[in-house]
Amino acid sequence: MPVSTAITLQDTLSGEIRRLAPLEPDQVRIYSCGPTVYGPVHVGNFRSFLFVDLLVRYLRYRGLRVKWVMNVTDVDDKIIRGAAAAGVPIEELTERWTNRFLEDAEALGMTRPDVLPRATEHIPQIVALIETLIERGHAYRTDEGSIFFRISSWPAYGKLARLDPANLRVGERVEADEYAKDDVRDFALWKGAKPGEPSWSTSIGEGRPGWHIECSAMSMAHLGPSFDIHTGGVDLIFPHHEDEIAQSEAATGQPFVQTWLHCAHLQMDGRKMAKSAGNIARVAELLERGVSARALRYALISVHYRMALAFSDESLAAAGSAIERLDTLLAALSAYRQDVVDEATPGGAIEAARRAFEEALDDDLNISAALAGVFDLVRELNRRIDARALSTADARAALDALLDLDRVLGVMTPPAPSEELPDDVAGLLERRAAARAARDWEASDRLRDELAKLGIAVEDTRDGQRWRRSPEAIRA
RNA sequence: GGCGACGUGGUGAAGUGGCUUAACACGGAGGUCUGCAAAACCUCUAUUCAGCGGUUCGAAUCCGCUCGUCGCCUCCA
Repeated sequence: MPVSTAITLQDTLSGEIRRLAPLEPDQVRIYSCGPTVYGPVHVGNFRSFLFVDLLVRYLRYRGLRVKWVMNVTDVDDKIIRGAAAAGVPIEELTERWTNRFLEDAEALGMTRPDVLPRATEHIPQIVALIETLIERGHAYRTDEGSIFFRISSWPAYGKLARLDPANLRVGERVEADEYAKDDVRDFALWKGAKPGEPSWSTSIGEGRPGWHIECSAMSMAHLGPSFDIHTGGVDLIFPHHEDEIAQSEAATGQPFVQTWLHCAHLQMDGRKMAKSAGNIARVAELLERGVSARALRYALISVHYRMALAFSDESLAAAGSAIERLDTLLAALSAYRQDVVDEATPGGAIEAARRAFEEALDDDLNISAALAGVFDLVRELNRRIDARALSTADARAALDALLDLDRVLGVMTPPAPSEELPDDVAGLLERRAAARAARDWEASDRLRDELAKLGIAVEDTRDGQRWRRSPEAIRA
């Protein structure tokens, strides 16, 4: 029997908000539609990946085991065109952009998925799935060797997207004569080989997989015919996920996915961020401009996943300031020394924050409310630091608690131990402390400027001088 | 044309029937502390939740209509 967790999520298919009850106890299986590696992934794409990252981190924080699979689409029309245009082999193009994707993901603190399957490495599974669909009468072959899924054979088609198949506005931009189909709404499972295109010689003929089939084949290969959560951007609801459900359930006769999670679009200048619209921002370019990766991450995760999120220079700057507030507190807690008896009260504040944080995230990943809980604690701790109403041990416990919550958020910077400082910085800090002891303000200020140039911000407090790495510039 | 989501302060945004004359963050104004600076803290910054009607003892929260914005129906995270 599935064991129900405290975590609730809204399923796109049913529209219901339900408790997560993993099919296998203590093992949540998640599949996410990942990038098509024909070019750089933009930050809108990353929003949909980071919302899953947040989910995965939270499930693990809650003690659940998670298997997270994210596909990499490495064969499709755009890749073929892109490679041809660049005059390079397809593998070279996809390798380059897969690596770039992984670098960007790492910079953003995205948890590495447990499996990153590639379509080209799953041709046998794709072929087997298509064979089953043909056997069961859900797919048919055309004269030029392509194979299509017959939508009329699947009555539930359209349920996820809440679309009536009869009302689909088909054919507007479909190259109707590219592949002959019985019904224009039928979608390709397998595309017959064409000159100049990559193809595989298989039992179902010479050709390459269609787009939707790879996700069915790879999710089932790595997670089984039924699994817990499938994610993507709202733009994938139709046709991609609709088609996945049809072909998967038609082939296995089993329910494909327990819970569908879809992330709303990132908006820039009031419209969906999309390459075709030309309003995109890329991770590497933002970082080159001096945007902090953590600020970018914060900006992308700090709004509920089902709400459209406005992305702008202002949102990045606000995110940067919020993160600086967190880092400043961590540094202050780390430097804090006060010889008083441990108080029970900070423990209460910490526990209250943790409760608020968990209750919020349990509620369909209400990240805004969870962050409010964190910042309530931040204010309380700052108050106590000002009032010297913490013991050294209390400060240590508060620091640990914040870093523990950050296992989910991934936006804080743990204060670096002094021994990790380069010698020149450590020397400057020592000289400045000495100058201050001697009340030599001129030397003290000069040393502060020098440290600033090395990226170290120094502040003077009752605990002596306190340093932290300078906040990365939000804009160059 | 069909389907859906959303509309809360200067900005982002939580709250979906009474605890809220509305959390939290960013920004702004004033103050405290400080050699200076920075940080932090304190006070202020929406009698109001797109508009209009209705239901209710009571609504930002439920219902209806209107207006507006965005998305999907086509490659797309």
